[in-house]
Amino acid sequence: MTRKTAATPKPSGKRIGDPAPDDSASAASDGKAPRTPRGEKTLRKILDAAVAEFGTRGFSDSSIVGITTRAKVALGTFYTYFDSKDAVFAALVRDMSGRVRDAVAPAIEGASDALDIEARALAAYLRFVAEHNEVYRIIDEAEFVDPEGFRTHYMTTAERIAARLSAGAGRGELRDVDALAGEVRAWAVMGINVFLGLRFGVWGAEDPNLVARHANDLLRDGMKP
Amino acid sequence: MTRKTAATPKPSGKRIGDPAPDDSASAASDGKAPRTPRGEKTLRKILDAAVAEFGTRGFSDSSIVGITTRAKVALGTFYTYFDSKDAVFAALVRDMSGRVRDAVAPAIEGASDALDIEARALAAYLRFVAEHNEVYRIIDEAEFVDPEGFRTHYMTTAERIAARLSAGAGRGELRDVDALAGEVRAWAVMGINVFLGLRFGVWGAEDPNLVARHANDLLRDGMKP
DNA sequence: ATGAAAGTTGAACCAGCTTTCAACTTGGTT
DNA sequence: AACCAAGTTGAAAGCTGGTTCAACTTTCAT
Repeated sequence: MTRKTAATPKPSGKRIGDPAPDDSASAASDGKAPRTPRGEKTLRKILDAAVAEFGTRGFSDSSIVGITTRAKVALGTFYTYFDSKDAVFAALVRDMSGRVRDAVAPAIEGASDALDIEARALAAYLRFVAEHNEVYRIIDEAEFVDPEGFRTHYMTTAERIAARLSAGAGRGELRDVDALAGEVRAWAVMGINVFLGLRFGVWGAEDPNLVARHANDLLRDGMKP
Repeated sequence: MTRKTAATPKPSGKRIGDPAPDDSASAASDGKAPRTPRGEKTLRKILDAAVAEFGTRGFSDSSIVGITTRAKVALGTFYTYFDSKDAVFAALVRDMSGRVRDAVAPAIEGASDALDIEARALAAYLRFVAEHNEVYRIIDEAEFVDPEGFRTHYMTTAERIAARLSAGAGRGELRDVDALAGEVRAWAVMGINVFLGLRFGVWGAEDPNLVARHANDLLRDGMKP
């Protein structure tokens, strides 16, 4: 949280090649984006090491030394790219959130209808969390370490689901409902996915397609006889 | 995790009134249960303070000093009843898990059928989390601080839901399904409840009964047109 | 070739924390 | 009124681990 004066962005004329290359793209803290290929490579090493460290040890048992040791760089190098332990974690949360999205997106292509989309999305999500345990833990722990990022992740995910469902309703494939019910639906679907991911992806392994089919039956017809 | 030798239970003859009154009932660590009304009162003060501390600051930002200050007892008193910071937290998780169960149980009495039971359970849960924000955070954070307790909480909760659903199926009020589908259903219902609790209980306030009704529509009829 | 910017290094500092402990107080029993 | 187990106290030990910094190395544009 302490920002030293030396880190001032230097608002004078542009220096290297590009006028404003880094900013939004880089995962580093403000004003700490790498400016050379070497720096970029180091940043990536630190990021990967951080995923491993936080993913296996959890936030509070993780240490900067642990991260830099894994990354095979010196302790101080960490602070070339990040302001604090919290800052890497926040960067990771943003990154992981994107990875989940990118893992699910391609899976829903070629689906026949709205319910098929949800079935494929869930199956893809289950496969993803089974493979990437760490991602799951990092996003979960964000609730306490980076509440902002946590909230953003679930809010945007819910909006994405809501958009899918309402598009399906527009095509007449789902019952149409009002705004609140739409949001309830989206959060319900998300809750189902996350908890089935915990139970059948992280804690135990069950055929993702089978689990997804059962969940989809519920989504399609409910539980009435 | 470090257990000092001085903490030996003193296996000599019983002292006060009862032969074995405490053990399972008390939230204190092994061999540290209070033996007098005075001690019981102090333990309760510490427990309440711990809920407040962990609930507002999260586990790692919480401190024993913070707890004992809130409880208005000296620092050392904490260790009269608990072995460590982790130990209080674990005790709290067990306690909270029970409180959630006890808040929901009475609400489902007098329900007309299986789906009505789920609607009432969800509404009660939403009211409870809206009221007891801290409880929610403590159980969630247990995933990292007390994985054992976390797992137990969700496993037993899922079993309780599964039992309700399968009883409903036995009465012919719900479609009957095989074991895996039954577990999927239970975890799906639990996921819905938890996420709607997060969205509409903790993050924003919406009429619990209305939210529960929308969720129940989904559970009853699915999303098909 | 050279100079300056970018990146790297790790010892040392230090704040904040948990946990211990020996002296002290309380209150019920005899 | 004296005893003693139970409970309370808070100073201080001891650690862990985040953060700083000044010296050093690498890179690269000119």
